Amino acid sequence: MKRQTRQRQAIRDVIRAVDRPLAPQEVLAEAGRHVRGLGIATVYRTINALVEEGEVTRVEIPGQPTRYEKAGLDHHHHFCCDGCGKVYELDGCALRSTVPTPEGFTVARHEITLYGQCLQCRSA
Amino acid sequence: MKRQTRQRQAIRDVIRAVDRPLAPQEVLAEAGRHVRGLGIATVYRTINALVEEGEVTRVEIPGQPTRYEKAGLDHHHHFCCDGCGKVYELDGCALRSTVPTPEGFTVARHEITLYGQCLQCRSA
DNA sequence: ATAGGTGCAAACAGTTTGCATGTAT
DNA sequence: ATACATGCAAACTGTTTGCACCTAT
Repeated sequence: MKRQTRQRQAIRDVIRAVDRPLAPQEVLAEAGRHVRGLGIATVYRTINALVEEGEVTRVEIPGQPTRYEKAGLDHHHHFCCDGCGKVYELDGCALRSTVPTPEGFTVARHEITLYGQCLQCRSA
Repeated sequence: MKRQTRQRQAIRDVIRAVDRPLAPQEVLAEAGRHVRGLGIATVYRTINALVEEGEVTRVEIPGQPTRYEKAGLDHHHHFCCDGCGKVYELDGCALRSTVPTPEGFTVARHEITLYGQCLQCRSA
């Protein structure tokens, strides 16, 4: 990641601008509107570089393609709508302080994903 | 799932016998020792059928192939070792009763995955 | 006998990689 | 000028599917 290019600008900007985690395809669709002929490989390469640099974080939703969001947000988790598949940010962390783990296991991090119906899908 | 076959027996048995969620490849490896020439497609088809029937549940670990375990276990979650990649069962649920979700969202279920080092990997 | 299951290979989606071309520096 | 980035296509993994053959019922 030593050079500044139009494609990297665009990809960075898209992730910075949106307030929900995006899948690579979504990034391609959006950034591709600013850079003609943008390739999916470049999106992956750039996203991975941004993750390395700590500017972007990976959001893994079980059973879904990996998504990415800007780093530095407060610790939080995600809500995945069973209806439309959209992933929303949730504020805070609902994990109890006491987490029962087997003897001698070390917990480094955790993921919590809630599933259900978002407002729109619920009304529909 | 109307017929009883050797391959289905074997696949079912493997999942019933093991006390951790297995990836399809692991099921193939194990069940394949009892049924010569067992194919991965059959494993997938059978597993999916068992999930339909409610005899097996899907365990989705972010960033890992889907795993499967016997259904009917008490509500619990999983621990994924960053070292060896093994997935362990955790007893109980460390989610707080109060889970903050956006207005009007309905939560149907949740997944919690802890990551870290298991005992062996920690000592190594 | 025959509906249903199996194995194989092809097809797919998501992701990574090799390579020739293009470009920021 | 040149090292680094891009785009394309090929390769790879996990999963599904089409189809001819096989088998539990």
